[in-house]
Amino acid sequence: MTRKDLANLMFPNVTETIYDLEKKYPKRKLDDSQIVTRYAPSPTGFIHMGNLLSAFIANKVAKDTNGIFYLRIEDTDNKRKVENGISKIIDDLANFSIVPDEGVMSEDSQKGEYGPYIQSERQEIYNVYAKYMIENDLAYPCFCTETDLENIRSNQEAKKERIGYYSKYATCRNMSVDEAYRRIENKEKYVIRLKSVGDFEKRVVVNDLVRGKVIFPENDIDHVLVKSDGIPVYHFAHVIDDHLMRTTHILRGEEWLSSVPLHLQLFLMLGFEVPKYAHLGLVMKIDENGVRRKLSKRKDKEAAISFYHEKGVPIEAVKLYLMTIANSNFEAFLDANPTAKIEDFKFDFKKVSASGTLFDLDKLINISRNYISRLTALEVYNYALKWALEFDKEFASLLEKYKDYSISIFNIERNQKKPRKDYDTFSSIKSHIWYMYDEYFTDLEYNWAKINDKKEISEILDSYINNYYDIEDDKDTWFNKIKELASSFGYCPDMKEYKLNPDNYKGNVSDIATVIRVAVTTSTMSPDLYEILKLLGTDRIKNRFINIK
RNA sequence: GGUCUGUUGGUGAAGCGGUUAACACGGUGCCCUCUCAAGGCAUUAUUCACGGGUUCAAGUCCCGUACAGACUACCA
Repeated sequence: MTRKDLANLMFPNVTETIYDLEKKYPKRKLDDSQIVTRYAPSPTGFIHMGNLLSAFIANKVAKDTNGIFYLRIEDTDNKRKVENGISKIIDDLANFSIVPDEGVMSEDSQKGEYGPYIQSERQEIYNVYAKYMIENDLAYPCFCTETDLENIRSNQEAKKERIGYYSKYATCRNMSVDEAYRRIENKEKYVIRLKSVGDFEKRVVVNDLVRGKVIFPENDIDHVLVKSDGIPVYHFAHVIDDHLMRTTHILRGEEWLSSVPLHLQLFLMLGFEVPKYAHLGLVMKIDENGVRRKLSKRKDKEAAISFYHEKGVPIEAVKLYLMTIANSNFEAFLDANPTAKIEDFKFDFKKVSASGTLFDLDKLINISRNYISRLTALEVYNYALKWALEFDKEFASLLEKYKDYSISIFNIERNQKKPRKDYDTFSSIKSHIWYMYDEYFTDLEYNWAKINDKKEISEILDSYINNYYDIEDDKDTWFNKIKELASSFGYCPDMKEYKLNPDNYKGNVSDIATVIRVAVTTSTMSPDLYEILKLLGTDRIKNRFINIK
């Protein structure tokens, strides 16, 4: 029996060779500066912040260099599969305007010459390499059972030796071809393991784009390459896929860093060119106990991107935030070029933080607030309506019913060099402007301030609406009238004068203005009163005044 | 246990052998002001996890320690 016989027994249907595959998936006709990279999630149907960040960066890098960004689905583990998982991922990405150039485009369509891009459809390809490795003594079948493996492990623990299936502990490594052949013929279960050529005493250097040189012992573990069900493990699939898809840069989470020595060995054994690696820091958070840990999609609501959707954080703001955590110099760039877009900024691997980023919701919200403040009133209206249609139907119907009026509300103090920044998210808008709609102006609780005597309030309001208020007044006239009103009730019309001689007056203009403000909004805080009154109109003002008696 | 990685303020961070240790968010105070928001002005790390060493000079280089994280699966 030869290795070739063994290989044929294991893979009777494989007729292609690795050389055929090389020809079938030729090197891409791109120059060295063009980056080919990918996002390769499992179809769990759920993208969380950390994943989104790496997809975002990968896409950015490809776009920056006029390269290719593709989507590959890694479904070699059935436990991770979820109904419609693929479309959910694609939709989420599309929401952030990340559309792959190539790869999986929808639940049942793929695009590109380097596919298939779903691992479960690449079984024949993996078989070709597995067969090649068996034939060339680069891998071997291993018949160890779970208990065999446990024994090895406990044995190693007892002797305080390194854990793993390697050298003298790799019991199937030196099994004769004849025995292996016989046992496979006997239908014994087996996995295929790498016949590692590494030496733990020797070092390999990994050149990581974000961390620089990282030195590891060589890998000497005979890792499982193909599971007993014939499906490859991640490591094997990664090397084959990324080579055949001619990926130039592998961007992935830090959790993969320590398996690079294995991957390097695989690339070498298979005669593949080694791609460049960039291991991104994990997105972390401080939990309730003050412990810094990986942002978890199960425990942390802010990990789910749907959280931002529900909250009404503009997608553009999330992108800006992602860019600032991807490259910390992005903020400075934006400061220097206020009108610049993310597309104008060039991503730099060297500027990626190697330590895990602590996810900062406050900062994201702040970015969102600033972003919303820069929109036009119409844009705010459209976004707010879109959000409300999904999450607050009642509010949505008011927005639709009073479209122009609503836009005018959003316009208050917006067209000025430094626009008002009331709204941090679209979901927060209603709490700022509810009182502008009569439909909501019921069951009121007035928050009177300094002047809280019913009789005085009533007199002030009567006098104002009967003797002073005119909707046609310009702002100066309007305010002068408030001052006159204040004087007539013994309140100082001028703030400076009041501060000099507070004892000469019952109070000042602001106290009077506050009465009017509370009467129409119930609150002591509001945007520009002049604008509010003007938008409400005389009749509504009157009604609200009467309401108070 | 082993192998890696990381550690600069409340937070994100700049810094790459000589700087007053940037900048942004947040906090605090004051000013402006009809309120709020915004804005303006201040202020918020005598010190870069700790201990040694190299150097005329160290967050910055080296070594130890501590802490945190990742990996150590027939999961990715």
